[in-house]
Amino acid sequence: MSEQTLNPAGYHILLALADGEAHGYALMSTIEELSGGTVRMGPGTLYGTIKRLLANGLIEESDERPDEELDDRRRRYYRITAAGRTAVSAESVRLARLVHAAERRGLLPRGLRPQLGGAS
Amino acid sequence: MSEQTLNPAGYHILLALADGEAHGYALMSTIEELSGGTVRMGPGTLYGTIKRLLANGLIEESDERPDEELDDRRRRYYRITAAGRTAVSAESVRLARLVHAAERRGLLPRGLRPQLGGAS
DNA sequence: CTCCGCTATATCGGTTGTCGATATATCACT
DNA sequence: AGTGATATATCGACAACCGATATAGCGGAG
Repeated sequence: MSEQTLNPAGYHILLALADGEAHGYALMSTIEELSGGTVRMGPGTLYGTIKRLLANGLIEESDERPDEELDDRRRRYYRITAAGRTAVSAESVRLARLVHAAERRGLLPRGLRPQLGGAS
Repeated sequence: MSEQTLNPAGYHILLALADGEAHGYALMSTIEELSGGTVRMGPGTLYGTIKRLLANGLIEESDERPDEELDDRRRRYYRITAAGRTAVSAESVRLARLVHAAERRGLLPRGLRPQLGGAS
């Protein structure tokens, strides 16, 4: 809806990558945890969105490998770019505005301001 | 991405209707204000989504008319249902979780907790 | 009282996004 | 050597979104 390059799927991926590098498959479970289990992203959405994010310069592939022996050469690691950080930040502000509007309308349960649920 | 019946467009509409009844055309500008001007929903998305929300029982058409003389008979007024309130509440919680995750990652500017911008 | 622009609802194709299924390797373990 | 989980990738089907367009009622200007 008049968003340029950041879809819901892309937002989840960037949010997960803002923590640090990760490979694609790991993002699926990370995103599921991020959302408390309510959001599940299948491989079709995942890899298609990764391709788009790469093309738009919001993420980039990383050459660094975790360790010689713990490595899995199938994996492809990705890191968020400066442009990606800008985009996910702007989208976060937009969502925060919506959540605030929801709060004003009494749509959020009480115990949601101090901590969000997950014992992070 | 594993959401059942609430798309971004539907969420915006339900959020706007949580305040009270409104007719379709008014929702376009309300949503634009809600988002600080960043989100613009065209008529195609608006009326298509309204139809879907009606079919899913998340909103319903209202018979009440604002006033005999201030009326515009073209308008169709809608109100949120109990099911709609449940749905928009659940989606708000999900978004709040994401925003919280973004906040922890330092993706939100500082002045975002006290007030959000709109002089409501 | 007629014309005109704005409001208001609605539908139509085209484009994009999302999904599950499937394919193909590689890995760890036995 | 075999098996199941991990990991990446692509495909076609389907849903969502969008701008353009159509139609009609509205209020004010001339």
